[in-house]
Amino acid sequence: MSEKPYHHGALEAALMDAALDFVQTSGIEALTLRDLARTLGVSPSAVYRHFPSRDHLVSRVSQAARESLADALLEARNAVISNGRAKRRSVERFEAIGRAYVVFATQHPSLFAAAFALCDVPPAAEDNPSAWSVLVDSVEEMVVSQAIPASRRADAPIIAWAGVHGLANILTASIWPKGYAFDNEIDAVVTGISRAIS
Amino acid sequence: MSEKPYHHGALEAALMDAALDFVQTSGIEALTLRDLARTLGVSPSAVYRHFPSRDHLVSRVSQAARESLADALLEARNAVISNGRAKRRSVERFEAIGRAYVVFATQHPSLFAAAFALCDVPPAAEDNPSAWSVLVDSVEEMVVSQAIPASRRADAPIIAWAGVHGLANILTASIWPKGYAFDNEIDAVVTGISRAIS
DNA sequence: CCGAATATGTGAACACTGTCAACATTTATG
DNA sequence: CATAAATGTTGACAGTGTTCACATATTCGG
Repeated sequence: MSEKPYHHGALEAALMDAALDFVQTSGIEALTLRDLARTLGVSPSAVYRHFPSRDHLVSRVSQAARESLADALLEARNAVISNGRAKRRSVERFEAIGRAYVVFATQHPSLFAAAFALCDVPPAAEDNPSAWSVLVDSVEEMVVSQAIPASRRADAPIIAWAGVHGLANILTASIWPKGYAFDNEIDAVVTGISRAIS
Repeated sequence: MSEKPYHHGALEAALMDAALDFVQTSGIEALTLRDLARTLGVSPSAVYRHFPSRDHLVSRVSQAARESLADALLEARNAVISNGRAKRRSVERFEAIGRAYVVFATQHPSLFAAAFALCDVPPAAEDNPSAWSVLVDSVEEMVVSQAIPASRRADAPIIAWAGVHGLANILTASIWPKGYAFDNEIDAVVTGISRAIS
């Protein structure tokens, strides 16, 4: 019943939650330690009991964003219901992952930007499950189902990642060229990738 | 012979030059008005006689970076010497542009990041010649030379841009997945794009 | 169960930043 | 030439990350 306990109890988790909330609405570069502390009713220096610096906090947020992205990809992959053969299903899963990548970026632009914001502090060692591994696994599934030739096993992941990552950046960074309206860039790029790796 | 003339004379140009220099070595987010003024031997508020705010300065730097990129693309395009027919030459030019995009990013990572750093201040209206128009023109050249079907006229530019832009970001943002060494990602992606739009 | 070690939070400071208002000086203009 | 405009300076303000000394709560060995 005490109004203000001296100790918060779970400041670290609360900081991460609040930081993620803030980033989603205002972007990661607008994230401020003092703002964070203010919204949690805590003094600014309290943050330093849980994070050595703002950059470390940002790095953790970035890592959480990458995990959200990877989760979204896995979810999209598993949502594919295909009655066809393994060959067809592997392609449908692959394209679902690609679409989900871009959709995640457009639906959570600030989070996506935060996920790949370069930070001086290196991310934690164990950064799985990563979006990259989801992609690589999907490519491998296509290879074994003979949807794509085995000779593309090495190239396909980077080709696919470059395509969806580039489109995601273009769509979210507000650098779309003037005068070029486009109906469904996502379809164009995803099917383009499929052709590129076939 | 006076040591310190009260008026600098060409502060705006000097500011742009110094800012571009600084960005190339330290990145655009480390750019500081006070640092800039210090290196030019000028008071911080002098900057405000030429730029309404730091964001406007950053926006101008970003624009200059985009122009540098576009110049590099045009140069690479024009450096292609092809004795073959127009068809073959158009493809070679297109791939040269794609390679130059990624090479520019890897050789000037900070400049590339600055070029597409999102800024609140919208860029100036006349933003030509842009990398995008170079790409679109190249695609059109391939269409008229019948190197690619006309039906791909609409899709090809965004497919190509997404591919090279994505690879450029991946290579420069230090987000390359651990354990995946790769010989020539650029070749893989550029030739992949060519297949995708054929 | 108690006292000490440890974990966690506070308050006041420091250097730094972008920005602005008032003032100074140089240049341009009628 | 006088006056207006352009350009630079000084000093301030609020806000930031960070640190240090201190306060309080929790945990743990005896």
